Parts: sequence; C-alpha cells; structure tokens
Amino acid sequence: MLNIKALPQSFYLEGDVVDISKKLLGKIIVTDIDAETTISRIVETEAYNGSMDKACHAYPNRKTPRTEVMFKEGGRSYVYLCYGIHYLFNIVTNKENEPNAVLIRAVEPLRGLDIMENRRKIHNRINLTNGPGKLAGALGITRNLNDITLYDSNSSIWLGVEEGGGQDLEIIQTTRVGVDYAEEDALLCWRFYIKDNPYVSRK
DNA sequence: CGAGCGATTCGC
DNA sequence: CGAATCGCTCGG
Repeated sequence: MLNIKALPQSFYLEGDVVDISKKLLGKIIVTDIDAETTISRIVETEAYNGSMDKACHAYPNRKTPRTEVMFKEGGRSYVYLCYGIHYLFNIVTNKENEPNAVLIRAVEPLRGLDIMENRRKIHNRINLTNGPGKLAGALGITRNLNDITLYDSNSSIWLGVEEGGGQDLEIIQTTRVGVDYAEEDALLCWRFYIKDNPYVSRK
C-alpha cells in the first residue's frame, strides 16, 4: 500500500506560483468521494497569477463570486465549470489577497482505476486522466469540491507526497494551452510537465 | 436582465 | 472542424 503524507499548508505559501507549479509535479492527489477512493500523481501543471496575468480569471486582481477563493490563503481548491461541460481543478497558492492558482492539467492514475473508468465510461488507461476536464471526471471532482483545504487528509480531496517517492524529475517548461485570448501573456512559459510521461495531455 | 464567452472534449 | 452546454461577467 502507498504511504502518503499530506503536504503542509506552508508548501503552498513559499515561493511564487510558477515555482510551486513546478514543485507540484510528482505530488499525489487523493480523493474520497461517494465512498470511493482514488489516488493519482500530478504530471502536468500550469501557473496563473491574478495580479499580472491576463489569462487568469482573477486578472487584474478582480474579485468576483467565482474568483473569491483565489484571494484566500494558499492550500485550497478552486474548481470551476468550463465550456458548461467540464470541471477544472486548481490549487490556490500564496498569501491572502494574492490571487494565484495552479491548474492541474494531467495526472497518472495509481489506485482506483476501476472507479475512474466507471466515471469516465471508458476503458482506456491513457485517456482516463490526460487532460484537465478528463481528470476531474475520473477523480470525481465537481463544483462541490470548490474551496476545500488540501492540506488536511480528512478532506474529500487532498494532496500529499509518497514516502520515499524519489524526485529528480526531468521537467519540460513551455507555453500554456488554450489561453490565446491573453495576448502577450499567452507567451509566458508557465506550463510544466514531466518529460516523456505518457499521461501528459496533448502529446 | 440578457448576450457573449470560455484554462475542453469528443465525434464526425 | 464544429457541437455540446451553462455559469459567470459585464454592459445596457
């Protein structure tokens, strides 16, 4: 059995959102929803910074009912509905009133594969979680999971590290996906993924 | 109060 | 390449 230790809230507060996006690669997501547990490993992330990044929903420090959770202290979830169809899962970072978040774009399934397949109605392991909308579906993430504390292993969704899980990941840094509307900020290389990992989106 | 628009995915 | 599909945002 995997031995997973919750990341402390301090993990989400130290450094800027771009650094934290990189450090989130290889970390573990546990969901416990409808009495079903899934465990997966983050393989692709993107950083969003509401103070200066036109791609961020909270730009320029725009506080609305939807973005409000991004203004809270780091270590909480930000889940929103995209295109009226898919939920996207983000991790809020940094201090209160610094509206930053990391979009989780792809994970590698580790446990609960059967549950993920049932939720997604497919039996293709690669296509189960290799996109932000896909992984939300597989892990059981909906708007109900907005504003959840991710540093508490009693939460229905939380993040951890695998004990003895070696790091030394080869990381690729590139431009973000689907943010052409952000003008010059679309050029920022704020997308990170684990090199050669088969579960990364848009191979 | 309503028009317009997505940090996407899937199927044709 | 276009449809699906609806909450959110902003303008009037």
